[in-house]
Amino acid sequence: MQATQPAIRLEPFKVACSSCNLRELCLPVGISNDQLSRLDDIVATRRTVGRGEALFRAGEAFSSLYAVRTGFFKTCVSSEDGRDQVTGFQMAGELIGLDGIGTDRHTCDAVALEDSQVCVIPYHQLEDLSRELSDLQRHFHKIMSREIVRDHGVMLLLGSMRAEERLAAFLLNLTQRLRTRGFSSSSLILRMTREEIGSYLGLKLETVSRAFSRFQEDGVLSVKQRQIEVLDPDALQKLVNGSAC
Amino acid sequence: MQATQPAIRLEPFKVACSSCNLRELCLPVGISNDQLSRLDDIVATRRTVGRGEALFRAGEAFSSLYAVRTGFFKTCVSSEDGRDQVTGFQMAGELIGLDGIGTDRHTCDAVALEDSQVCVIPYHQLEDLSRELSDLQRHFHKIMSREIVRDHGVMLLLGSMRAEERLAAFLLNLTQRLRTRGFSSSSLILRMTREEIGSYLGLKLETVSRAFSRFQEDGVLSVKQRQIEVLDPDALQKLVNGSAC
DNA sequence: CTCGGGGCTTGATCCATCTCAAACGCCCGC
DNA sequence: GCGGGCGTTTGAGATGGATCAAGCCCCGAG
Repeated sequence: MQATQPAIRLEPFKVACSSCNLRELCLPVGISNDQLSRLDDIVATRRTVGRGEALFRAGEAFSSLYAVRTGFFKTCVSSEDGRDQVTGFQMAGELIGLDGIGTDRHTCDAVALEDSQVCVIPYHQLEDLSRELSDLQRHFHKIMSREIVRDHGVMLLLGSMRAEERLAAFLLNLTQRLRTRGFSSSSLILRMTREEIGSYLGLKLETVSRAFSRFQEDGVLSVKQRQIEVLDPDALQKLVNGSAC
Repeated sequence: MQATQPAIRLEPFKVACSSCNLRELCLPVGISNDQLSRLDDIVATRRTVGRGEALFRAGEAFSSLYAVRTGFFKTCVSSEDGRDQVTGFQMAGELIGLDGIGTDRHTCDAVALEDSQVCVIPYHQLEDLSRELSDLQRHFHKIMSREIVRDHGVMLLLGSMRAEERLAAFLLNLTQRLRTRGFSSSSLILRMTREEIGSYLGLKLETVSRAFSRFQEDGVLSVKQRQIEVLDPDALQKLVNGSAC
């Protein structure tokens, strides 16, 4: 069970939330400039995680949260018998590691899908600081709450949607998050394999592949391996809204 | 879309976390006695919710969390097109309403499955107090984190288990929570319909019913409508662990 | 440039679960 | 005590997605 954990690369250069171009997405949202410098003090290091490497693994002691600075991650849980389930994909500005707070151990693996960099946020310092800065406290609670709401959305998807509806919902969610980050919402490059998408959506990779092919036949998408063009976003939206029933 | 909301019954009698027999399960876990009295001050009211009534509905303004004192609830989300998904069942000592923090509106319905009573915890007061009491802060964060972890477990179930495995996992989870509350872990009365179980597990009610029948044939359960006896908990555990594959 | 392998696509078949349908039983109100 | 209705059980048949299998594509290593 010994995970092959590559040497951890820490970068103790000064990084600053106050100058980060993700500050409107990340933990600092809604926090005034003078408070921001207090947050800067505790977010002192970055860590680089190469493609395929784990940021952390289930069972490891929990000490920090991580904010994705660049790159792309997946998180996945596995049961004793080896079933595993991708629980989410995280991109720039999103927070990873909230699962560890409850038991002081991580309960899932976080793996980089491309070379990535995260800001390390020592959790106990964040706790201390958020007792002083009510804006920070409030925003942190909102982040956790939204994670719960997001998870409920995934449950709805897994519990009641059909394969193509799931894929449509997944693609709309991705493009929407990319748009928030200033990227095109019609052209995207998938960072994950068909198998990882399938695991997230509760489908087998062949089913995911067939759904992509179907969308392409129907003129909804153009699919070239991992390069996706969304030609008809409304069609995706209609699928999700179930108007195809 | 006007939900038929019965008159809200508030009971401004003094209730006290410090004397509540759920205090080892609920929000006060790990909080010293003098701190507990501060919590008592903000948890000033209870609310009674009759069977079938909603504690809150998606879209309503969020102002308080609720701790179940007696009774049993379900929470469910629904998509625009009327699909809906039970996201959880809550029993005594469990907290409802965390979903509302993120957007200041509830995102799901919480409905009592039997006549129930909850403690009302005004959220902003809880925020204020948890800036003063680090034990309270810490425990509140743990509760939210555990909710996230629980949701991940449900995703694993929905994404990768078969019908009988899902039902086995569900029953084990229920009996385990009942045991924590001092009830028998082998004899239980389901508070929810087959359809609600099915919605939670991503199955149709007929499939749930068949799985119950199968468990009965196999001598794993005795099923008389909603009265369940667990005859062979190990068999359930083996199913969940996938040894039947 | 060539080779090798992981990732992807596509086809054929199978099977778990859904769907549709009928009947039963328990509870509650009259 | 009786009737009605919701919740449940059970059966038969339909089907969406899984499984098994083959071949292709693309990219990186040598």
